[in-house]
Amino acid sequence: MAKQERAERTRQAVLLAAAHTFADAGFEAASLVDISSRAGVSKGALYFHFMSKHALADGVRVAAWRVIASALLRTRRDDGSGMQSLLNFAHELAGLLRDDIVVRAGVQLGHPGPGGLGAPYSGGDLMGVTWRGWTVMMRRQLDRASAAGELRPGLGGREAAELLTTVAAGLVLRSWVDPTVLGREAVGGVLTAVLPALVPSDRCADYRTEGPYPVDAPCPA
Amino acid sequence: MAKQERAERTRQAVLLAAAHTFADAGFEAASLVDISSRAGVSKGALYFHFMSKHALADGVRVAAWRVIASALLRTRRDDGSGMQSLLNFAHELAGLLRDDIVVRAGVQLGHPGPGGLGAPYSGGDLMGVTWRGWTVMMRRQLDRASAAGELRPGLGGREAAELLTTVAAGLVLRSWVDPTVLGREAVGGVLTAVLPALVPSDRCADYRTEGPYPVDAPCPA
Amino acid sequence: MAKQERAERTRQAVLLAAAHTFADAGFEAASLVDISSRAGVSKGALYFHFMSKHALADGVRVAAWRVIASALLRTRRDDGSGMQSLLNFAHELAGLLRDDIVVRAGVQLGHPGPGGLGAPYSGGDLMGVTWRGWTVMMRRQLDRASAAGELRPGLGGREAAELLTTVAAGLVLRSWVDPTVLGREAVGGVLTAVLPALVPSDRCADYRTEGPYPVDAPCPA
Amino acid sequence: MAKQERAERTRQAVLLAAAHTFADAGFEAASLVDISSRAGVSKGALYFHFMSKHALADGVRVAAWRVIASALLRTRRDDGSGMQSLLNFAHELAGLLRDDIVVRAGVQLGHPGPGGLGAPYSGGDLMGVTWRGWTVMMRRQLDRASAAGELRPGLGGREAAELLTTVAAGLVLRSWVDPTVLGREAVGGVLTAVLPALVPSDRCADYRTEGPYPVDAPCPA
DNA sequence: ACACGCGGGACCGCCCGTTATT
DNA sequence: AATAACGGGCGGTCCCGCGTGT
Repeated sequence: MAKQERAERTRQAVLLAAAHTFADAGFEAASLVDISSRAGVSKGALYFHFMSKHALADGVRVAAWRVIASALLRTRRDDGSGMQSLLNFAHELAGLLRDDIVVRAGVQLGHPGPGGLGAPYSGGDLMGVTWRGWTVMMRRQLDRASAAGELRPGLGGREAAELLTTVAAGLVLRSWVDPTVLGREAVGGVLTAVLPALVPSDRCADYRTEGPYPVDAPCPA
Repeated sequence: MAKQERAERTRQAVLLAAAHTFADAGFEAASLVDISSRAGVSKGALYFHFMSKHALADGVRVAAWRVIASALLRTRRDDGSGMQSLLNFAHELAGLLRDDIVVRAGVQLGHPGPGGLGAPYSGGDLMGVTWRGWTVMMRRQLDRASAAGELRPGLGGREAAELLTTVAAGLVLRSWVDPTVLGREAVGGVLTAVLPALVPSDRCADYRTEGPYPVDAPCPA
Repeated sequence: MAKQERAERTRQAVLLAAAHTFADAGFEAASLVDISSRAGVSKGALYFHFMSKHALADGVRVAAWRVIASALLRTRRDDGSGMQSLLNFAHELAGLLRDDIVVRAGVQLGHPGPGGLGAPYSGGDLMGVTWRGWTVMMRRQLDRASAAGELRPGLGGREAAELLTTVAAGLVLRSWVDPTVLGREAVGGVLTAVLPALVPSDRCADYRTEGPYPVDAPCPA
Repeated sequence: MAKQERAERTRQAVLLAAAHTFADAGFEAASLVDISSRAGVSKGALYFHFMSKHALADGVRVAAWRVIASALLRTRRDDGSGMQSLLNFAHELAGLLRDDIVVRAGVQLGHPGPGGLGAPYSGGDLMGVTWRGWTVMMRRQLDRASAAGELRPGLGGREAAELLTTVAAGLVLRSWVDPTVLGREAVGGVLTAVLPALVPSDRCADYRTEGPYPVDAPCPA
């Protein structure tokens, strides 16, 4: 039992170190010796927990999705305005992407081409780290807002979800160059700017876009 | 002279092959033997034209920037509405990103972390392939629109430029997973959706967001 | 007691799995995880029974030798013609090499260079799995035949033993490429061909070279 | 040109070092750094000439076959007795296997299972380093001897070829443990012992089995 | 000037044989 | 006897540049 505790601790350390390295250097450029040395374990330990580099990246993605999903569940339990919940969720996501290295790395690994891997290595629900998954998540909230008549006339739930996903993806991509774009004020600014595209222009003042958190959430890792 | 012509042809072939490989595999995963064999030249020839892999990537970025800059100049010569010019330019950029492999690779290489390199290798004006550069480009047009009173009240040129840059970046990032988001209709849809955030709600109908081109520009490569 | 029974069963399973893997892949290429997984035990269990990979190979060799020795004893109890007993023993050995994976692996491991280890790991009587040992075994029978005047004039026991050992080794080596050379008919053919070199040419008909067994012995593994 | 000379020299050095290492340790246990360091070149040079360890082994096999084939051609030009040519060829082969490390390694690599690879990596005529190939080679000479009525009555060319191949294989396998069995006297002894199985017993004295070479051929490598 | 053959090192990911701890 | 962790070293191959033609 005590052994299994240690094993779990080692696994988490490896996952965290991998997230750091992947986020810094991308999947290809990251080396396993960097990860293992940063985690303070041997390469053999790494191989014990993750049989390959791809499996390790997948582990990071799964961990990221777990964090995102819990935030999503919290938002879903919110019984207020659908649109306001969405704005709050956006801030929460931004905070996660800013402060939680696992989430940042997981999202970065979630797409192919530049530094990511694309398909998950082992079958797992990784919806939360793909843009398609983000669209679905957004859509669910937007449909609630649409049913409540919150959406701007002429804007469907689908179009709104696409727009918000695009904005979110844009912030993520820009954050790789300039991390400040995920700051609370910057995110609030973008939300404020895009809000008139989502709700009727005379209702903009009803929503708070500057984020619900008086202070930034500390990094859990 | 004849020699120099051949050299230039070789250089272009290398550049094109490099763009293909970088776009497909990312900077790190791309190998010089892939590039040189795809270009039909030896590795020695490659090294003659570009002193290192980084210099080669930089060459791709410079070439991409040249293409983007020429499109930008064309837009600037447009003497109509600033906002409409911007919408047209957005479509033109999307077409380039969709069809011109050099532009696609250049943009992909333009940011660090996932598949890119970040800083340019040789000091060169690569503004066009950084998000900061995109913001500046957008800003210039938006200031003209703002002076003409086209912008939605309460929206400054800076905020609008940030929003549009974010949307553009979002489309780029999403296109790495799903290239169709850069299609003319998809881009038009996003522009239509975001337009009410940029101009007064009663003026939306004055602008054409579906793109000015009846046919897509052919890929020059 | 029950524990020791289980331990012995595990040991045998490991030995059998090791023989399979060594015979398939050779000593170097065989991996302990293959062996342990094929035996259905953990790597730790493997190290409980055998201190190292070499010790495991040695265990296979000892087991092989035990099987060969029992066949040899059976032959020695034979009170008929020494030469005929030798021919019968040859067939018995061929059957073992063909059907008993432990014997096959043990012989394969018994020489250095290609896939074997050479010297035994722990000092043990492994005579039966070295060619020198085979020569001694053959010699013992041949001396009996020589004393009975069975041998061809001009052929000493030593030369005959060398020749038979060489033929046996040749069959073993060829069997690694083509297992059919150890079939009963093939072995019989070789024995028939070589017999005139061993006994006077007018006595060849007195011996049976096609093997005494109407049916092949089943593989114990 | 000068460069290509150097390249060929490097290639030969690599091949020779590979033969040494493969012969000493077997294919699996041999490491590329051993080979490259023994050849006095870098791993990069090794990779330039042979793209993989298998290709390197194949190179050794091809080189070995070239040496064997030239010896075979020399034998074939011999217009004397077919059986005597065969005996001479046997001695020549033994000398090659004893003194030419490339031949020794090539034969060792020529069969699967213990230390070899089995199938050739690149398509090439490697007949000479497989037992099947040896049988064919023997057969050709034996048919000539058979046509001349040299063979013992009741012995077909096929059976004789099988027997000789088996004896040859046996000497090879035994030589991995005890190299002296390929010495001229030892080979002569075995040939003397097996000769009555090949030719009529009253003709044995017509053949010379002790080998045609007064002195051993020096190692060409 | 332009191009290439050839060779040099330096990793990397994988995985292996082995050992503590329980 | 099983889990967990350790280093080491494997084969692969990559990026780079010297020397040599053309």
